[in-house]
Amino acid sequence: MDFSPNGHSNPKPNSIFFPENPDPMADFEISDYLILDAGVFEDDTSEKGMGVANESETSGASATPEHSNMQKKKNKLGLGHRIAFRMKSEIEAVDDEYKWRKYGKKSVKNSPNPRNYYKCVSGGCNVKKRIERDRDYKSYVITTYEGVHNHESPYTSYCNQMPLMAPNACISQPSPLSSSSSSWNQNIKNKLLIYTLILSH
DNA sequence: CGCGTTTGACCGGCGC
DNA sequence: GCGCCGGTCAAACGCG
Repeated sequence: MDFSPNGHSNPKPNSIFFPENPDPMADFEISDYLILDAGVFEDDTSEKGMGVANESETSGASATPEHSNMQKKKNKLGLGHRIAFRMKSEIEAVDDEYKWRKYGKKSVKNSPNPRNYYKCVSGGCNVKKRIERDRDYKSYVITTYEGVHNHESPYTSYCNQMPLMAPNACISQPSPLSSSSSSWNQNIKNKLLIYTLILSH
């Protein structure tokens, strides 16, 4: 990972690159998000429409040959979508209403912080997420989702049951399904759900 | 006892 | 071909 202020060259081609510094004064923020790979499910011959939308894009985050190879692999595995974002958080396992099972933990090179691997436990859903603490900004947590859920989260299905309320509007309401109800946690959860919706549409 | 986590082993890809 | 590295597996472990 290179989040350095002048890190316009991305030395680790397969790493995630967030173009801006986080604001150290913010209580929390999901400062950047990147859709690293999205929706490329064609066969291996199409390689152009690769490096996809990045809302906060100013530089970097380009598709590299490594990304292409990775994408091929992911396509074979049915994992076409990858989204990463960084948020300021004391805890690493932020509740996003999905149920995850931890299946691995690895220390990664050039980072003092371990990386945690999670799988969605819902049957047939092979979405994965990686969580690691930012090497340079230790109060920030980097979450990478890979794949698209083949089911709704308990929260969004709850929202969809409300006839007069659009899901996005529902998300701004406190979740009735979660016992942890601090506004801080709720705020993060809302952002995660919004990004999950962006990803799945 | 069941379920989720931990952790070392293992595997495949990639660069040299 | 070899070693490094990231990702995954699975047995052991711990907790409710």
